[in-house]
Amino acid sequence: MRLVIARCSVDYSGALTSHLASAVRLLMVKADGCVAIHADGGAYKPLNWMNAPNLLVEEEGRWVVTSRKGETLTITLEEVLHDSLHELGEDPGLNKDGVEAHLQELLAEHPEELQDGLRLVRREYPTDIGPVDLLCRDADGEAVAVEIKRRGEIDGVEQLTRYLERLNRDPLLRPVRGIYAAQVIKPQARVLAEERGIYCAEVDYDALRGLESDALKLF
Amino acid sequence: MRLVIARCSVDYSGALTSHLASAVRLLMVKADGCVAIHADGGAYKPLNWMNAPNLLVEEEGRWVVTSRKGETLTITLEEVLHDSLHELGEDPGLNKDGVEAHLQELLAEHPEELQDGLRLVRREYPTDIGPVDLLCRDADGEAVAVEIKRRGEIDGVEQLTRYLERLNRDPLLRPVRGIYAAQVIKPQARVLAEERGIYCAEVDYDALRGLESDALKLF
DNA sequence: GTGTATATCTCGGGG
DNA sequence: CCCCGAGGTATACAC
Repeated sequence: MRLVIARCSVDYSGALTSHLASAVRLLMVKADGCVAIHADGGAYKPLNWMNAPNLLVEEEGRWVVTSRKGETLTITLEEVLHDSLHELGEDPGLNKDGVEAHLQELLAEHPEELQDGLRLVRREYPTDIGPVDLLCRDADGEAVAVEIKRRGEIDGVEQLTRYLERLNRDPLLRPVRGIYAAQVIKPQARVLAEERGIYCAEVDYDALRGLESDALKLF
Repeated sequence: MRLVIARCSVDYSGALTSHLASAVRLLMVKADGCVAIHADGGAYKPLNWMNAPNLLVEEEGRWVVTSRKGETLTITLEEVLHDSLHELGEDPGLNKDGVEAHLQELLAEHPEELQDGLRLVRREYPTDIGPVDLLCRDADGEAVAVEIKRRGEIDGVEQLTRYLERLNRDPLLRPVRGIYAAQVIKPQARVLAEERGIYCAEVDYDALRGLESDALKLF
């Protein structure tokens, strides 16, 4: 990884065009050839960037980075204040815990936490517009489609509505009702869901994990 | 901006928990107090980060960053290979051209490019669930709501549908029909839109810019 | 502050 | 390759 601190101006042309007026910034060139330009604020987003693979041509006072797709990043250097190269090696990568996939696993094993009598038919039940997170049957044997989100926003209601519309075309499943499950459901999403007869279930991730640990204790 | 290259392992606890095994990485501490950890690949996204504001406590061989919301990032340092501090100053910021806002400006000035006889009533027409990009009247004087996207995907159709549903409650506007405008409209979005009687218009951004330059040439 | 929409989204998975 | 969905999304803007 090469780190350069320089006074520079930058022009990007690709999906859009953009310009950065002259200022001192960090230029980061990584081992895979990608380039990022950072200001001294905002942890996440670079001001400009070019994803690998691309070609960096270093001229006198000017770097030109071009990608396969015809994007161009032009960095005009006025003053280089620091320039260092560092060997980092491969990164073992990030281990995550607590995302939607895990929530789905937990609910697949404990559908009764969503509603009494609910039992799983299958996870990732396919429809022609994508898979439904859980397909279940309720105590009366009727089909229930479950959409699971970490945060219940309006998009998830739309998604579940589209699935329900498709599933209800299937005479073997019909009638299918919906359950929207999330750790937190936003008020507007709840209103829209209930307008459409979709039941909203807020689930407690830690409590579900508790059920798992209790189950493990039995062995 | 402080740049540290170090062999380290990292633990994050907050919205989720994550762990990074020991490796050499870049630690970036910016002027606003935010922290980002980068591997030697991938221009855009840090492996871990903490947005400002937060508190960085530097102990022997360990950094602990805590945020107001109870998030914690713990960096265990095994070996520091580089440590430098740089004065960057304020950044003038990025000027963009060619995003949705600009497309909306151009279409607001040339609604007839969407459909003959269309004229603008107002941009960002407010509804109780958010603003419609353009509200127009057609050649027959009937109301038309226009949703503009750079890329026409299914979300935009849902968004326009929600607006139309609200607008059609207003006796002064009713009946209101919809136009979905984008540089490219994905097949699935087109199918859904047309199912709902929404007209799809693919617009040529460069041609619209051409109209602008032509207009300028008259002066 | 919350809520909503955008993003050069990025990133990963499946066909 | 494209399509789709998730993200500790981040970021900007309106109310």
